[in-house]
Amino acid sequence: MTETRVPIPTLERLAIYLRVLLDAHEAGIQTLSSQEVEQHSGINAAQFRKDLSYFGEFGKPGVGYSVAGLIQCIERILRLDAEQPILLVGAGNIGAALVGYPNFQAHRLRIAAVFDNNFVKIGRPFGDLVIEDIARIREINATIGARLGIIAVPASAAQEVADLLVEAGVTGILNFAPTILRVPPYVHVRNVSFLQELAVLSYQAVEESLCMNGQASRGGEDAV
Amino acid sequence: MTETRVPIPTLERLAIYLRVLLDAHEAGIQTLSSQEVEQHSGINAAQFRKDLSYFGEFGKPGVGYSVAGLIQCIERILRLDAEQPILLVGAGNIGAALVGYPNFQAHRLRIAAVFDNNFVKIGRPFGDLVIEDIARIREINATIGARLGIIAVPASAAQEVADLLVEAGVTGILNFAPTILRVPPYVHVRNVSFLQELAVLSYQAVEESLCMNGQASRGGEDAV
DNA sequence: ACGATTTTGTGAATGATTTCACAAGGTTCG
DNA sequence: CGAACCTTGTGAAATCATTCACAAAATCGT
Ligand SMILES: NC(=O)c1ccc[n+]([C@@H]2O[C@H](COP(=O)([O-])OP(=O)(O)OC[C@H]3O[C@@H](n4cnc5c(N)ncnc54)[C@H](O)[C@@H]3O)[C@@H](O)[C@H]2O)c1
Ligand SMILES: NC(=O)c1ccc[n+]([C@@H]2O[C@H](COP(=O)([O-])OP(=O)(O)OC[C@H]3O[C@@H](n4cnc5c(N)ncnc54)[C@H](O)[C@@H]3O)[C@@H](O)[C@H]2O)c1
Repeated sequence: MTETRVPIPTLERLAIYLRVLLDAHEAGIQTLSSQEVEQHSGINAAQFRKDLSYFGEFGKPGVGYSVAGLIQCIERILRLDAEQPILLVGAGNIGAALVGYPNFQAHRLRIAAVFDNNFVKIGRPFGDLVIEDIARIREINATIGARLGIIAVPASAAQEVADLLVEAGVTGILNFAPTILRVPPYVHVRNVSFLQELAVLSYQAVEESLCMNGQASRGGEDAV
Repeated sequence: MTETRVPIPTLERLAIYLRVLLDAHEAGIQTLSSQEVEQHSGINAAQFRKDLSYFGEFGKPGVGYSVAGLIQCIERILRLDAEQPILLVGAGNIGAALVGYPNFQAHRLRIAAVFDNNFVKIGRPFGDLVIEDIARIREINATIGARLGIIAVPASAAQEVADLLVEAGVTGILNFAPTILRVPPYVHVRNVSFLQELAVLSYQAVEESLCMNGQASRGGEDAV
């Protein structure tokens, strides 16, 4: 295991392995080989081994991986070994689904506070929490110390909220709004876009070419 | 433009370009260069041009791309030029957020029916729709003819629902449940996993190595 | 009409990720 | 103990994706 930067696809798969391992643990399985992980995850066994090799050596030749041991190691890698508080901004539809989602807990992710700017909503209960005024986000996170934030506000407010999150000390943002956020280089953003996913599926589900070749730039209006 | 299979990253970016173009159209802009698209999307101008080159030639040298024209072309490519009906299974939290989401319409994606297996929910209104019995999905889709489906049920029911969707004629599935679905090779699946996204951010937001090297497979239990 | 300027479309070069393939380590059992 | 058998960890090869760089096409000003 040499000193390289970890590829993002590797990080994404780590979370998948963790789920497979937790399922196996639940089922009382104590050991898994990379081959068996492939069966359950659909991810190539060599890929699994190489992914882990970025972080160390976790298996025993001839045996495989200790399920409990590897769970702990991946949790440590992903910083899910201690509770990870999260700031949620936007107490709307998406926000409601998130605060009520029990699986976060299993990964030690906890929505620690919810913010909105709608005076009708501020102060109301929301899941186990009470909706806070977005204006107090910095002050409140001084206590919580969250490094992760979720943006679940309309696109028009997303950049403004991102700025506030960064100011409050957040360095990782999960963004549900359909916008490109501008953030300092040390802040990481991941976008969730159902529309994008559906658009890709829409193409794949038909898989046939129509808009091929030809006339270009004609389409109701003209360039120039 | 030679006859190659289109890379999935290209399809994903197509949806991003479409959003940028729709915003520009809204703002009354008639023409955009690849350079300007880069500004608005964060995606390299050459990448944009190459992505389009998989489907044909859409720009004019020295000018750029007709916003309206390119919108139409990308919509055709993604099969968003005619209304695309979608079957939603699971009238829970996620389902509720989805049926109430107005942006689908702008992309001609329409949730055409909602299904659940909970007798208390079946028959109730849900957004503009009425919740249908999952048992009737095949029958109902014989009328609708949807090729896209969304799975928003608990993980334990996801595979069963996927089988029903495929049987009903769906060939593209957006899966919110944290499970690997087994489907026939002609069916495409895209998984949405907030937990996975947050896990990646959790790592990136700290970016420091702890679980390095060493002892492997020790962790509360032993392999073997 | 034409040279200066802009911008496309695309091979070729670079870079990143995945897969292969195998030596080395560990286990099982006669 | 040792031979047969697994399974890991990892360089090297193959595949896939991005970026460069430039000829060709379109426009504009004079
Ligand atoms: N609902 C969906 O299915 C869905 C799907 C894809 C993407 N999205 C995106 O997710 C985001 C949230 O969607 P939603 O359906 O939950 O929206 P919503 O309208 O239900 O909720 C948005 C919330 O954000 C709050 N808000 C607005 N401006 C704010 C600000 N400056 N500071 C703090 N709070 C503010 C509003 O008061 C509201 O409570 C949107 O950007 C939407 O485009 C939603
Ligand atoms: N809520 C979140 O924030 C969130 C986040 C990430 C992932 N998810 C995943 O999305 C999925 C849905 O989450 P949710 O919060 O909406 O759950 P939910 O419990 O609110 O809703 C699930 C719905 O599915 C229905 N259902 C169960 N079995 C069914 C079957 N066999 N056929 C048809 N309907 C059936 C239930 O009656 C219920 O109405 C789950 O797999 C969950 O793990 C949710």
